[in-house]
Amino acid sequence: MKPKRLALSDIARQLNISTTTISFIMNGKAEEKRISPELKEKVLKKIKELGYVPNQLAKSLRTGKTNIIGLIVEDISNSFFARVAHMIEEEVNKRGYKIIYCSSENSVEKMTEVINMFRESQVDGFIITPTEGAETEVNKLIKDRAHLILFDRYFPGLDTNYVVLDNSYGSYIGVKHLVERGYKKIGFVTIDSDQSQMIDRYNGYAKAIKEAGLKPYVKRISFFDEPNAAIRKMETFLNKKDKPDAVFFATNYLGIYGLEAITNLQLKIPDDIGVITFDDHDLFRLFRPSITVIAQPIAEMSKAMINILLDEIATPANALKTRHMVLRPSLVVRNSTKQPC
Amino acid sequence: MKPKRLALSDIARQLNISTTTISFIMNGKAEEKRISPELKEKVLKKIKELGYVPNQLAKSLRTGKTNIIGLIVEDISNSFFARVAHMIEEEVNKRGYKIIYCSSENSVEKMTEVINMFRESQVDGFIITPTEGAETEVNKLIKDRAHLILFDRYFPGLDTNYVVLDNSYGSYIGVKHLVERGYKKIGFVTIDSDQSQMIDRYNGYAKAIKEAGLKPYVKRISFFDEPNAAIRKMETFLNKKDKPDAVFFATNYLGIYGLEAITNLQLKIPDDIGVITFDDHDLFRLFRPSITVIAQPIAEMSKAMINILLDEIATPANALKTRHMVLRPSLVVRNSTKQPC
DNA sequence: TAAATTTGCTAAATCGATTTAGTATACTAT
DNA sequence: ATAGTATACTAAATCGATTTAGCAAATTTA
Repeated sequence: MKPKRLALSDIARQLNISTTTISFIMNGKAEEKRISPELKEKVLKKIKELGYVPNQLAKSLRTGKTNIIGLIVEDISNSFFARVAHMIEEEVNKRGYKIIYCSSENSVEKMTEVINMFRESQVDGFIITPTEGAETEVNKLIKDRAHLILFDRYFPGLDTNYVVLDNSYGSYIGVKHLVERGYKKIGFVTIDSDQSQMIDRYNGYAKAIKEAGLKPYVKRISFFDEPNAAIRKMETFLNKKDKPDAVFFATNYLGIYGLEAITNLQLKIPDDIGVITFDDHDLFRLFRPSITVIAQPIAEMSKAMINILLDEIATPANALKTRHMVLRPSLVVRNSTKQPC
Repeated sequence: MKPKRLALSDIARQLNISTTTISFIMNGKAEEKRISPELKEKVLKKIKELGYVPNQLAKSLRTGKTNIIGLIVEDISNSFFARVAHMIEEEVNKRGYKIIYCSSENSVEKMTEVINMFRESQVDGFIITPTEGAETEVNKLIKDRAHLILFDRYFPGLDTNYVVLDNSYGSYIGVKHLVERGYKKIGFVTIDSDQSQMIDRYNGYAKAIKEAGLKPYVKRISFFDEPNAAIRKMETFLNKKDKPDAVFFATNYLGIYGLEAITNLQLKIPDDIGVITFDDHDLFRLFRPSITVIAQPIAEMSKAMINILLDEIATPANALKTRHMVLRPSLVVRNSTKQPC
């Protein structure tokens, strides 16, 4: 926008009135501030005629409110986060806020950088899927009384708002389902991470395995592995001497790589190998045989987050007690496990 | 952030110097402005000690630069747009910008709203996948000399920057491939839209069909149809009396619905029906048989967009001539068509 | 030794809105 | 006639940075 932008003062000058009056009118305070209906009409007409667009920066600087929520997800191109982002955006727009977002790529440095960028931008609140090691940064936000909510994972040691899944329950019912369908050597493919959600998913697996009196088969992949490397590792895991007869993938992208590995090895689902994965995805629904998944209630989670966060922004007193929400995933049974005996 | 935020003036007061000095130091102009190294050190130390975070709003208000790019995509949860968004974000971050985004959901009203929101936010530039009927809004942006680039589709009547795919070429090579593989009744499933990319995709199809002396079979679905309704319509199309023996889906989501329809009808790919779809996707790679696609060069497109846009922002004189880029997609042959005779 | 230049820093205007604390006029009540 | 109140508006401070123009002291030059 090159030509010097139209400001409130320009309109004021043209109409020979004060900016105060126009500001009152634009903010719907015409009645309250006893602006005559005629002047109001005149001003509104002029504004429309000139195509005046208020400067949100000046507004925000003065009022201290930006109506922007900073969203930090692990990776916007991951279908799970993309869908959550979409729901969040929808909810937030309805309530007059906008979203500024960044992907953390699971790197603390990137995360620190992004948080600082967001603080400088004076966002009204933060929605964060924290990376490992981000406690310090998140703690700084708490100390500065920023409004924030963690999502997907949280820090047990920090008193923050959060909305997460009952991850342990999720893998528990998944593995239990595999047990019921007669699998005996149930593998667990996860990423090498101490993030709360991954620990919980492992715990659910371990619990179900223990209850069934089975032996655990666990394979950890690095989040930073290239897809091909990850697929190779899974092929090895699924093809070694004492190999599993079923496998539970702890995330959607592990599931996707896993299907590729299984296809490469020409293993038949569900007879050679039973499969369940965390998170739903078009692929899992349409793959043949279709893949049984642990589905997260994305809409519900997103709404809950926004409710908690926006309520806290609107009523800062409510920030005194943090709110926690743990939602249950559901088992969507498809055809990737043997039929019940 | 409840407790009154630390401002430059607070630091100035504490050190008993002027804000000017601190501003110079923070902006790396210490040498240029001949600030003594000792004072510089003292200031930097204080800033670190107090954890001062500059207020970007005030900065932007004064300088007229926000370093924010407004991104409007059709739907962030669509894998194509999510991947583009991810690439754009990466490119833009490297160069000191951030992204504020919204999905248009293919609605002009939403789009108008979002554009206005972005203008109020004083974004430095716009990246837009325009909806049908958004010419007026885009034109307003041009008149106000906003920096913008259209993407995925464009308005032939408007002189704007754009980066798009050679869509016509894409469907042409796709359909030609089906012809070469011996299909005679090649269907085209598209959305009911006059957006440039959809028209071009249709044109490529029509050209290839004509060259091959075949009869066209076209089915248009509404963008606003619910998934199930869309799938029903496709089932009808693929199952009517004079039904196609191959089908080209004009977008990734049509392809996804299409696979569902084909599966429901228990048609065998590639013998009962040959399949090609626009856009790559995990599903198309892993579906069995794997699906041949027309793949867009996402990384290249994203980089091109950012280059053009940021260059124009940096050197507004370059805005005098708009830049257009048309990239060629590639045919990724998989197993969803009959083997060559 | 005086003039010119350099050094090291600052006062104050500015960006564009909101908001507080008025003011001037007209009307009403006593 | 006078005080009180309602009406219809506005002046100026403010948010927190950047930036222009300039000042006083120290140093160099002629």
